[in-house]
Amino acid sequence: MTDAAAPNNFIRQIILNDRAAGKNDGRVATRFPPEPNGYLHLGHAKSICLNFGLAREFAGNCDLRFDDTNPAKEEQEYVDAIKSDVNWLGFEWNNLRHTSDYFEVLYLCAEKLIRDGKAFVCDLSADEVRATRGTLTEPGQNSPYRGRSAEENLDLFRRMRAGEFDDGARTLRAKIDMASGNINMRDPTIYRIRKLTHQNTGDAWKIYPMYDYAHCVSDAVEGITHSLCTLEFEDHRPLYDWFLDQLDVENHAELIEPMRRAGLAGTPSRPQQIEFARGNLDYTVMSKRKLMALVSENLVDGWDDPRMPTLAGVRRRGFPPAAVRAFWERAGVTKQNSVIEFSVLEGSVREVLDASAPRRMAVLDPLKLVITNLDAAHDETIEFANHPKNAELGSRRVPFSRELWIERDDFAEVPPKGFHRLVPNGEVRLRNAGIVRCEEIVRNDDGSIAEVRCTLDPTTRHGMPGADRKVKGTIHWVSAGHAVAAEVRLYDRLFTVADPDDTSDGKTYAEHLNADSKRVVRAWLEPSLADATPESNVQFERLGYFVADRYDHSRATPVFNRTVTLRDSYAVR
RNA sequence: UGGGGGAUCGUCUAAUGGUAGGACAACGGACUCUGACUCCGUUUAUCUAGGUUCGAAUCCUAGUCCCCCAGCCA
Repeated sequence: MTDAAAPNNFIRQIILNDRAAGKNDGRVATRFPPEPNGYLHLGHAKSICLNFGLAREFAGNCDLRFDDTNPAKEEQEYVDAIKSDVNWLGFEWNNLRHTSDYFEVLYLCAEKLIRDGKAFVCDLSADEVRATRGTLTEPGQNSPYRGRSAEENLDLFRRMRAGEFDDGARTLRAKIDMASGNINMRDPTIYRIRKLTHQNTGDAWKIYPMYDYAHCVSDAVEGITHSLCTLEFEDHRPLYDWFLDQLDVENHAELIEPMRRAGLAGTPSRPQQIEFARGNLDYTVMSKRKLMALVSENLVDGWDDPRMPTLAGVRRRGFPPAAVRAFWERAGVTKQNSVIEFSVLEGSVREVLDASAPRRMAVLDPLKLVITNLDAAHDETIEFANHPKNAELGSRRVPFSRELWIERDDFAEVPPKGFHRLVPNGEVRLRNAGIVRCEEIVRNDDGSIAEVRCTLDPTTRHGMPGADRKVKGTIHWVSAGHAVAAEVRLYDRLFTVADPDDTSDGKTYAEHLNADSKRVVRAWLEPSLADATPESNVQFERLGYFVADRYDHSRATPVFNRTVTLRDSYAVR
């Protein structure tokens, strides 16, 4: 990867300080820990870039770990999609792990907590636990089961594991402080009974650990040094540290014995949790629930709809992975809640594509232009550079003939002020082909324009001395007789308002959907475009960046998606 | 009226007691066989009020506003 040097941020600074202090012997180990319960989106990409980027900068390792402690929500489909998306973004994990790989270790740790009098089996129902938890301003009450002996707790917990009790009948809880101002410390649940088939462990387990318990232990046994997560976990940090303090896995090799047997053992660490702000974008939604709803209610064409902020979506839209990485680098990493303008992302996309995308010509809204002083049989090819600045991208030949397609809005019978294109009796340059003058307008019966008839100034042909003559505008074209028909999908923002989550106007996010976010047109392409490989990016000159659709494009049925328009300083359009 | 965080151009971010800088956006202009790219220029910010200091975005005091937390979700 050729991304610029990593910019500074407070997490990087913490790592720099840790290394200077000799913490973890200077080692840096991070992890990206998604729950496989949905598709990855641009928000996840921030975390991916951060975790993998930091590991790379400090010659450390970054693992991909599926945080799969809740079999009710997790599926193999998501596991596969996540792996594919991380790779697409340009990163390779050190170890691929699942929290469920550590279930035996987690169980051993729980027995240790019980023996140490730090955890107890509670028979309260979920409702009763809620009722005794207290409120934000009032302390909770101790569970009546809090005083059970270690022996009784151990017996009950083993029977929980054995499947003797029904879902919800009992839980294992940490014994901390029901009066804590931090609600996470009020005897939180560590294990619950869930008799479900798990995507990775099948039916081996009847009990499953909770996030707060599993995550810190997983980090520690995996040897993670810096555990990065988002802001809402800030007040979980005391609990994260509490579990690690009680367990001290670094000095209790017996706890990770199951990993050794499974060939997964490394050197445990004492990880540090650091929280950063999520990255939000305007004109979109990023919550898993809402993305799920867009898909299930058929408001979009699936998880990989090019309008979706999912990585599968932006990939299909044609956003290069390097642009996504550059975007998050521009956005920075802080603890401030923020909403980044979509234009910043588009800026990154244009920057990458301007440098790399070959140029082509395509007409999306065709108007026939006939060159009357060219023979009907005229048939030649003109050489075009594929890129205005990068000769390494080579050139191609484009057929040119008497009848062309031009863009309907490149001709105006009554031109608005500042119009630089073709007008009656006016001149315009056909890209690389010479200057034409409009002599005549041919109309349909209803008065609409059927075609414009022009003469080509032969002294201005490409390669001729007169080719340097100045005219106000240059327009693109394709030869009507050679053009390839294509389906072109024009995408725009999915929502009409910057903050679709804002319901203060009484409308839900679904009511802010942009009805015009997808337009499909039949376009004419220069012939070389039929040979584009799926997912290749091109610039349709003067129109924007487009990508050959990952799934639907073929030589026989070309399909292109508009990734982003070109910047356009001609306001009157 | 509990606990935990955060406030810098329109947006995102930098400045670690010493010139408030950058990116995106916007607006001018130059260039141009893409109204693109590139280049030049312009506009716009330290939440408020006090205090410490030669000097404060940064330190202190008091406020204000915003976000998160009461799952057997993560």
